Amino acid sequence: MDKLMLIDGNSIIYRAFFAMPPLTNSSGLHTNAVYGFTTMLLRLLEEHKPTHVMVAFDAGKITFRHEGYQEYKGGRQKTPPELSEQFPLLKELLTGLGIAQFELEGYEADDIIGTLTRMADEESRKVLVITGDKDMLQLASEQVQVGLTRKGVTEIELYDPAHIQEKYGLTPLQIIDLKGLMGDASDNIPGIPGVGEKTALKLLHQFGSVEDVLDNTGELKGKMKEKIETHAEDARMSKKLATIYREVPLDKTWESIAWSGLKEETAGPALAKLEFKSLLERLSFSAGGGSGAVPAAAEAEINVVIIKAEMLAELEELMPKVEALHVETYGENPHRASVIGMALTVGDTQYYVPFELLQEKAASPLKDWLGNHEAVKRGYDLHRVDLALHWHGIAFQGAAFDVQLAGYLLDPTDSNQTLTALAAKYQLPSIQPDEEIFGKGAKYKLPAEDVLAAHLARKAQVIAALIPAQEEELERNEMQKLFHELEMPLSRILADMEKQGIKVNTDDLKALGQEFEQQISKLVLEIYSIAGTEFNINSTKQLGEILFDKLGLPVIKKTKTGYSTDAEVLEKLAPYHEIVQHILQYRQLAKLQSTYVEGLLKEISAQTGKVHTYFRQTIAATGRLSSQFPNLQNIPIRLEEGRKIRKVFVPSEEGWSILAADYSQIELRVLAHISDDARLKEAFVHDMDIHTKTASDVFGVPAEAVDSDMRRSAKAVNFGIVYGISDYGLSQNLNITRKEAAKFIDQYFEVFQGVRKYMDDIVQEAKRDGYVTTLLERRRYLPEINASNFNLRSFAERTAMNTPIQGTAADIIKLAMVQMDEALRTHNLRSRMLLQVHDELVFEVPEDELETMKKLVPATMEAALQLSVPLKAEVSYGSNWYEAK
DNA sequence: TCATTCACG
DNA sequence: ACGTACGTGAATGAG
Repeated sequence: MDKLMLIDGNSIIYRAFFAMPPLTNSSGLHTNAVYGFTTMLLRLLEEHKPTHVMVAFDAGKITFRHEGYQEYKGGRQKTPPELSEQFPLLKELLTGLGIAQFELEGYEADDIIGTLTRMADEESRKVLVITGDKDMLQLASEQVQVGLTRKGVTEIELYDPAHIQEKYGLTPLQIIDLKGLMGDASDNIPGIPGVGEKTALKLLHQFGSVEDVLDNTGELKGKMKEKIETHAEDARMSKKLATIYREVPLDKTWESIAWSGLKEETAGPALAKLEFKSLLERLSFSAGGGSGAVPAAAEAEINVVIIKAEMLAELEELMPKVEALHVETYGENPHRASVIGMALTVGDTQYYVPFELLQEKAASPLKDWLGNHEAVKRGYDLHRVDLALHWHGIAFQGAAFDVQLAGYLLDPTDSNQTLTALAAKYQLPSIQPDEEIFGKGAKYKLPAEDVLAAHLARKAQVIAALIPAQEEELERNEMQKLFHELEMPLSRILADMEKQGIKVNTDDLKALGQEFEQQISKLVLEIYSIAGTEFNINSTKQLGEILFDKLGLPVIKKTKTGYSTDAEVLEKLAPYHEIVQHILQYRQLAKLQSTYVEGLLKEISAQTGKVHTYFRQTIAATGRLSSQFPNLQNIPIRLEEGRKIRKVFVPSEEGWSILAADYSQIELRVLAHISDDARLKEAFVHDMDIHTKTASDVFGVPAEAVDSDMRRSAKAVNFGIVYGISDYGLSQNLNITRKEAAKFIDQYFEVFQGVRKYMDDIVQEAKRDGYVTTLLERRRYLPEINASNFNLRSFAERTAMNTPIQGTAADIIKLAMVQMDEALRTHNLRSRMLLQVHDELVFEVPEDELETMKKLVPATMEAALQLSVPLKAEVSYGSNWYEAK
């Protein structure tokens, strides 16, 4: 059956432009948007194999929509010239790819697509519409699916009427009403002021359509009613503007958009002209064009040798030639993961070794190779591989290139760093998603051995092919040092720390749990008795009913599902009713009990009596680590009750100590360095109390005159500065008005002018380049920095301010870890690095090394990277983590 | 699976 | 006019 694909050209190229890093060809022409468009297009062609394809473009500045409303699309930022110049390139390329393009003076791409989908509906043809514009959901029907881009253009979410119903509770046509009510800033469609998506949805669920809302304003009250009545005309007009016109006079036939696959002789030269080498390679086209048609996509042929016991001896000679390996594991927690098997790629041949075979004694050539740190390994998520193999008694050393880690550095916000995604990103032969091979969750099941072998072999093959492409991109981004000299070495260090683990005193932890248990049950009884009924205190829904319906306490804040009952709200309610204080206490203890007592107990290894966390190196967008199974980066410290938990973390050997060292004010020191702000630098050069100093400068009083309240405010401002300040955020934090907060910020910037300049410059830089970097060239793309949506843009701006600071601090402690690992070796020390908590390192140290370590650790941390202000690290130690304070 | 809450830096 | 402070992970309830 025919499958039609209709693409909203303007919408997609715009998205691609902002989602892709700048890219120019040798003649300086920008090509990033065309590249993004093309990769997406090729993927769609491969996935959906359409028989007809068409790309629609807007034509003419004035459309029929302007006739009734002059301001339509007014106030919109002019298309950047870097993008405008790419339209002709895209059109030429589409011609080369054999794809039809429509545009018609006075109409937008939406209208052309709307018309074609109407025709398709009438003729019962299946259509897929591709766009970045949510309004197009109004076209969805039994025949018509709408694919909306997500996260730039890398993901597409398919919508049919059922999915729209599920997500918004609306029919496709009600999408028009939605926009009529809420408007659309990017098209300058007004809607009703003060009505956003939430309110609009509520109104539509209640009434059904814009007209029904306007006819029934009597059922509304207050400000809402007033606003809707005043702006009734705006709503009617907005709805009209948002309605896609589906009667464009098109004299085209379906034949004119038929697509018969890529032809090398036209597609090759078109791609070559734009210098899209990776695409050419992936399609195995030559730049000059060649013979015959090539299918749009193909799963590569694979040549796998399944290794049997009798072949093991022959492998010894093969091992040095291995270009890439893939070890498949199963299980979220790598310390408890099983190992399925291993694939090796050597030239055009792949080898598959079932794990049972690898465990045999006869497999020692293989195991020796795996454990030999001089034999380089290139693979995917080698950190996990190392851990999984370790717990099965197999040593893994010599990781030289990890494509997952490289993928993370090249785009740390891309949460999908699977090989399937990486292969697609680099236009390599596609890898079937693991889910399709193994099934997911409880349905996980190993496929037949030949299927498994082929899947793993394909992975190994793709890893080998990814490496040169990633290496090149790393070089282009000046991230080679970051990757090879920091992140790769760190990956091994983390694995060592995790294998080592940290000892937990189980008895003490259980005893602590009993104490908590007693207090909790007492509180529960009191709460029931005050409430006059038993209910589940953990249920926010039931708690809300008790507090607000039964006891009639004032509603401070709502969530989208009901009443908010978070700590902030409860603090405000405390004066009204004695139950609230009890609930706060209950919450605190219940958290400690479930997460830290019970949660930790579950994670203690029966084998070692320790907890072995898993530090993830490819998650945080800023370059920080994260910690799982258990998370040891959020063990309580702020409140004494919780802090007691730290007493159960003890040295693993008799007579040893826990030693902890943390950076003092590392983020503000980093800010002083990168902003080059004279006053901030001065504060650190003289090692002053930074919050007091800030208060004294901002309030213009001598340091002695700074009282605790002034210092507290200054501290909040300093936090705000690091997070990318906003008056709203600061006002929330300090419980003051937005105006007062704005005044604070103003005063701060008056004094710290270098900081102000940094904040302005970094946002400009992000807008220009589409990304920000840390001191070590770690990079984070901010596709939304030029968004027309205020919230998205503001968020991106704050991120632009925060990421270089938080990210550079992460760079520094990572450097310190690599240097510390080296120092422990060169000094022949038995002390072990156990944990990293963002600005803190935790060690276990034998008695006779305490004096050495007390100096060595802070000295190494302070010397990790030379800044224009000194770094400071403070060290402490004791018989457990609590005492090391 | 999503939303809410809360622990950390 | 808009309505959030930056970055994480775990436990719980509800659908």
